[in-house]
Amino acid sequence: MNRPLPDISSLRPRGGKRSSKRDLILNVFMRQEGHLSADDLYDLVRREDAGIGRATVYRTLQWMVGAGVARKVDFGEGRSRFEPSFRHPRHFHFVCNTCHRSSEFLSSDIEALIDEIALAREFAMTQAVVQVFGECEQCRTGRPVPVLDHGITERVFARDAMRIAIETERSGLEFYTRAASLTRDPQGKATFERLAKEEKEHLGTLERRYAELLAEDPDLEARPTFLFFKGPANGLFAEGAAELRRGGVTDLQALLIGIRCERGSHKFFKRYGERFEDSEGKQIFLEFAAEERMHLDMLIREYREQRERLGTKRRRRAAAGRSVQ
Amino acid sequence: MNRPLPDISSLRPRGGKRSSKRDLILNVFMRQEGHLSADDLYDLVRREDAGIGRATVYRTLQWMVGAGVARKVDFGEGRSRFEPSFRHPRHFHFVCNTCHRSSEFLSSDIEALIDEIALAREFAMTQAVVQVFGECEQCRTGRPVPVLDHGITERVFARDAMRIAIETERSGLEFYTRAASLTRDPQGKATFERLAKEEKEHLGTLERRYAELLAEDPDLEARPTFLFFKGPANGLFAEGAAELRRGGVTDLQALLIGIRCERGSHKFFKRYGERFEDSEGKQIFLEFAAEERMHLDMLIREYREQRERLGTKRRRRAAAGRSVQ
DNA sequence: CTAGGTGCAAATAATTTGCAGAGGC
DNA sequence: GCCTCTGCAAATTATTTGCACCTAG
Repeated sequence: MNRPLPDISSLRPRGGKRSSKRDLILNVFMRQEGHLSADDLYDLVRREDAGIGRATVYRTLQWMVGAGVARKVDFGEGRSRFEPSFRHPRHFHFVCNTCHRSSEFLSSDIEALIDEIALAREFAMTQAVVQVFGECEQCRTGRPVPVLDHGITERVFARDAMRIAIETERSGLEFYTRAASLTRDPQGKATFERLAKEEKEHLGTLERRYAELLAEDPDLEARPTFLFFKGPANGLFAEGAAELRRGGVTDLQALLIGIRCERGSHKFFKRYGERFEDSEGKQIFLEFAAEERMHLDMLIREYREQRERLGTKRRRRAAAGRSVQ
Repeated sequence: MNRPLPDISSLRPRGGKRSSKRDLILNVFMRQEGHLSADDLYDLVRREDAGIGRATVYRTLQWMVGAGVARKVDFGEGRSRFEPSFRHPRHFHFVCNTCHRSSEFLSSDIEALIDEIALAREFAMTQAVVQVFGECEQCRTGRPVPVLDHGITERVFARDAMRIAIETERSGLEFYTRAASLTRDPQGKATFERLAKEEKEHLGTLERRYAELLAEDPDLEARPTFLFFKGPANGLFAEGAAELRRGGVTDLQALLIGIRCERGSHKFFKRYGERFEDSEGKQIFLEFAAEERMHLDMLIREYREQRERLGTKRRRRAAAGRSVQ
């Protein structure tokens, strides 16, 4: 797994000078996976160049945090830890009070709420930290908990991305199938049928890819969830499908529901797709976002045309009514 | 404002001895409003008893954290701060990188999500920390921002509690009025009408109290939100009312929707009511929870009776059908 | 009487700073 | 040549510990 590093030269803060020492420290730091303390980093750096002082490491770390390359995290151990900030721009931590190990998770829903609240308070957020303290499964029960450490986070992230994508496709498929069967307008019906067909195809591709991913790591399916997102289950298409199921929806309304759903899912996938470094998960998200974007555009076009047609009909009818009176 | 202190003797951890020094430190600590550093507390304590050593303050602080009386919070200043944990069991912070001041908020929605995720990960959470770093309105724009510091948090909390209660009552009123007009079964109709009447009365009381609260502090209405909760706007009755508005709902379904709504709002109000120390806000929440509980019971009773009646009817009809054949 | 609490001073641990010298621009 | 970085050692800061003594149960 040869991870591409970000362009270091572009990450230099104002007035910083090039320096081989700094570059070395930055380089060693970037190659690490976990949360390093200043001293951990010092030890690692000294292994490659014994002539570097502790103060330089501290100073470089400060500089990296200022430049936005590193993030300072505090697990209440009495010292700070640092992690590269480009990998997962906003992730959260479980911190075990007993074994002091930490485990990461992402929650799109929590992020969205924090954004909303910060906006309401007119606070210019640069970073959000969520730490859940307590006792981990392992410490509480004894032993056998499938790990979710830094080495495999990426794969688990891809798995979760894929699960979310699949669940969303399923909802979408159900939604468009039902919408097609309920729509009387022939052009609208054709649009929904086309979308249903696309969802079905994409669903097949995703399921194949999901199976491939599982084949790479037999324990993958059992590993704990990393990315939490309630969209597929509670919102997006599921909600739209429920609305259709209740019935009493016009063709135009069905289109609007579809637009709302596609917009929601496009937004979600784009957000995560853009935020992550190159990885299987990122790619899945980006592909997905593009597809949803296409659907969205199609629905909007269709909606405009339908409204236009209906408007014409209504105007004609109104004109006819006036002429009769 | 003479705040009642919690029962200190009940907060003693296993094996702890009574000691006048400890009691003094605990007492001084409990009287404070903000986030104290160990040294701040040391200074305050020495003002009342100059013969207390720094180490004792540190040790007592540790003991208090262990006993759950105090909570350690870290704003990344290189030292820990402590706050009484009984006041707001789980609150979150905005931390300004420029002026280093912090401002609190509560979000029932974020709490619920964290609970859910911790459950999914089988993590025994004891505490959750949410910190939003960035730049505050004051530092960014210049000056005039209505404060929300520790002195008035309580009043703002009461205001927000009241706003949420009022919004929920409004939704409830709308829901029950519509449900009554749609329900054909006379007993069911009477139940909904009775509930609508109660919501209306309670709404009046709440609005009067809200006006009284505003009269105490002319700036109160303009102060930033402290307690964020999307329930009243997005969920609870609003959703039920929308469901009714879409129509096609049977009497029995209307009762079920009502039960779901009351259960949701009862849960929310109980949760906050129980969590807070004595205050206007707590009282509002508890009253509200009790009222919702009553409504909930009434709806459940009504639901059981209706189902019974329908079942009887259906059985009778079925029996009639069989006898004809 | 004894386990645990307390003050003082010294120890520890993480991080910062002063200063003389080295190196990039 | 100037300005910034760097290493070293010393300083600073928050917090903990050793130890002799004290006090509640």
